[in-house]
Amino acid sequence: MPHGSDPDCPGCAAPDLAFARHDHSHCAADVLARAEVIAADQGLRMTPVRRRVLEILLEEHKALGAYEVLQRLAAEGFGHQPPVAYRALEFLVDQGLAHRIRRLNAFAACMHPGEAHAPAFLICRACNTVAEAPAAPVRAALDAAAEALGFVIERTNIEALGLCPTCAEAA
Amino acid sequence: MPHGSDPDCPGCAAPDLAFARHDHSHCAADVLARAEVIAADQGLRMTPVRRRVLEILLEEHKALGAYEVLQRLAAEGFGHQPPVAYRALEFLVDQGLAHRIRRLNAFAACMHPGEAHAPAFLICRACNTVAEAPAAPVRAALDAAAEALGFVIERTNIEALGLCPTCAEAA
DNA sequence: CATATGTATGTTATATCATAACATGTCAAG
DNA sequence: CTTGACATGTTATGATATAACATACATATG
Repeated sequence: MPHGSDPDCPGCAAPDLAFARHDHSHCAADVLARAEVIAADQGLRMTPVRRRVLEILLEEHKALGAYEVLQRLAAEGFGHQPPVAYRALEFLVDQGLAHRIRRLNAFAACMHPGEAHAPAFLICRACNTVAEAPAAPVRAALDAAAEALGFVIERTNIEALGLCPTCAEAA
Repeated sequence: MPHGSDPDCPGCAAPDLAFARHDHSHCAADVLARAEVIAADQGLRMTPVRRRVLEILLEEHKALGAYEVLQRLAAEGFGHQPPVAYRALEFLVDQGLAHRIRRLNAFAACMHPGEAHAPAFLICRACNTVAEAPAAPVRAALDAAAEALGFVIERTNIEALGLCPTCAEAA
């Protein structure tokens, strides 16, 4: 099932255009290729479950809950229990190949793995699409605010809820 | 139980000093007073459960899970079921009197209710203290990034995980 | 005062998300 | 070909959250 499959969602008609800013079919292959490299560099293994989970996230091109991922895995002969999905997802997140979207209790493939980045997620409340926005200035501002308090930032979650261009237009 | 009660937490020794940047006992009363006004302005009621939940969050001066809040409520004769806590918390969040910290599945009292603000939360992974950092520049940067994509932001969650000054020093 | 209306509280039950603990399997290095 | 680290899988349970419904309470209006 490709992304953009929700008929009720105006944004799904063309989720890659203005909003996601990239050609999905190209970058999916690209991300998978980089994933192999990144894993190898770390002396870690890009195993079948892990690769498949990343593929699933890339195919859907939206945030998926751990149990949605698990369902797909189970249907394909992998394990049926939650830890199977959670472990693969945790691996991907640790390697910077996927992101956890806490607002949705969900996960999405990273669209720029390997590049140092502190992404901000723009979550459309109408069609649930998630875009990864370049957030270097956001992160810089956050670092400045933290430094003023003497706080040392290790990881960030920057998430915004609102309307994507297509859904905003429809409303 | 006042805040700063975790003996294992160096940050708890003086959580109000450099990190939280405010005198807690003063601001707690202040926040409660403002809460009454804000609720009245909206034609809504600051009922016993709601007030008590806000007080609890202020007393602890840290992020509390819904079930922790519920436990205290139950012990004081309020309802014993999750919706009791969730509803009061939702009310407070909607009124800008509390914030939801998604990274922790928890809630914390807002330290600057009524003021327009898009706070960033600095969460110490060692002592679990949460500080509300002024994040106007962060929010501005985020708005700019969203605007470039045509995305309309309605709400934000900006959370950073790291070490507070006291815990960083201890490490 | 009666009562209609919206708001609030409480309950039961269930849904959803996540992890601990342990057994088995796989792979690459020595 | 064994050892040690990593990976997958299981069972079981824990933690977080909401749906649906019944009751009460406030206040405004006839």
